[in-house]
Amino acid sequence: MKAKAEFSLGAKPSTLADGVFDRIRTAIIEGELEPGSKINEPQLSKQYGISRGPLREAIRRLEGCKLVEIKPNIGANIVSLNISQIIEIYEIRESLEGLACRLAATNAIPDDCFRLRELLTQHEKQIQSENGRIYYQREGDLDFHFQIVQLSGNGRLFDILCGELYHLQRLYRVQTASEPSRPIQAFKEHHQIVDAIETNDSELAELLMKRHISSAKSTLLDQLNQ
Amino acid sequence: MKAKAEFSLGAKPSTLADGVFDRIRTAIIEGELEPGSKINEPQLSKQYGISRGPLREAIRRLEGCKLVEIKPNIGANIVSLNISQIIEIYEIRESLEGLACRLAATNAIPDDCFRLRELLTQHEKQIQSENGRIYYQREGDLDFHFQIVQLSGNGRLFDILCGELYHLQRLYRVQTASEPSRPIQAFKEHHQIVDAIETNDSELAELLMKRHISSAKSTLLDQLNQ
DNA sequence: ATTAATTAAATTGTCAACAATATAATTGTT
DNA sequence: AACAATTATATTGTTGACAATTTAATTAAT
Repeated sequence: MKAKAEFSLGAKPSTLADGVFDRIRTAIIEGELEPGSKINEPQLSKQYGISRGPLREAIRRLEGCKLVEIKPNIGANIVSLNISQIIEIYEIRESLEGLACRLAATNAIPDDCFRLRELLTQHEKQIQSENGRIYYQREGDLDFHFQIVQLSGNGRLFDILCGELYHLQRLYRVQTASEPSRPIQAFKEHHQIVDAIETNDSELAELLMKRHISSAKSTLLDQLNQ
Repeated sequence: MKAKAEFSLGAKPSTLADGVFDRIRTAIIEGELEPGSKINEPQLSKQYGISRGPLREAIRRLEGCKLVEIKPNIGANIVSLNISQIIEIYEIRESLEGLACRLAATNAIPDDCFRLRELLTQHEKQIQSENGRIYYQREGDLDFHFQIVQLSGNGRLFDILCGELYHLQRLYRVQTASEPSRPIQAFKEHHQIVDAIETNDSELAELLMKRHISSAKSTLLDQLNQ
């Protein structure tokens, strides 16, 4: 269980638009709102117990985040990605996470590396114990990448990767119900990457991360072509 | 027959929210709305001749694009970047445009290269004739990068670079009234890059583009430190 | 029965009024 | 004069009503 401090102790409820933005956003990311499906304003406003004003503001904000597409006088649809768009994202991730990993290798202090090792130990247990439920391993994979990007120290890089691209890829996975198929191999690669970070070998770290993501992309392509 | 009509220049955004979104967005990008300044809803709604409803939707969409920041019950402010955030963007650009350039080198057909050469010829004239007005050269620089990214064929890469990062950097330039200072050198580097693309040398193209952007970053840092 | 035209219903777009909150101005006290 | 408290003003947040448009349901015509 991860501690997400969304509502701090002061507990000031922000605006209705902000609240419903969060709810719809997670609903999209979790797959609760199906990709491609239409957003019905009267229905949603009733469901969330608010009027259409703040709801529409939330939808507009989602449009800005490219999570929904609005056609004038027609309505908003949850964004839906095809396979070539997923490949595009993999290409970008390969490049950007290579950068993130290089920066992480230069920035990381021993304590950071310790936490990374801890995370990997957790993953190892998951792989061994619940062998069937690979899904969580995949979540773990994202957690790992998440941490690396955080260590990069580049805030905008974090926004692009963790705030956008990861979610979109996750969306596609929900969309197609595809499951990742190489947890053990991925786990080994994660370890290699942490090794490189630990020795501050930024070039190697970048190379390994790029190769790691490239492999994931190839695996996806193989699954589709077969 | 109606397919062309929607995309050609007329293209009236049919909702008020969409129209005012475009207007505010360009106002921000052009520096007409000063970074850090506050958005006054009554004033803007009067200025654009619309009610606050669609105006607020436009502002929310801008929030999603990260061009404004909204604080509950306080209001929206035009985003303002500090120098370290600009550096972050340069880091990302170096990585992503390296990728774009590599893809462009693999995709480009002779006609594409011809257009790139044409663009460079235009720039050369600008540099020679209006030597004082370097600003346009800088715009030209963005034009060049713009075309490269388009040649990459990666739509999302285009969105991130040309739809977000370029604008933000331009915003900072407006913000500080700083002018680029190495048009001739940049021009030479552009030529080298086109050479590499023309011969489909993707590795070299990537390397040169990364170095090109890294140089621009260094120049900016030098300007600031001295 | 299929298709086109027409009508009805539902949905989106816009507005103006009101409530909640924050900012400015005023007053009062030391 | 400086500061705090109070009042007044302005701005933001929210709502419900109405207009414009699209989608559906119904009718008419071949």
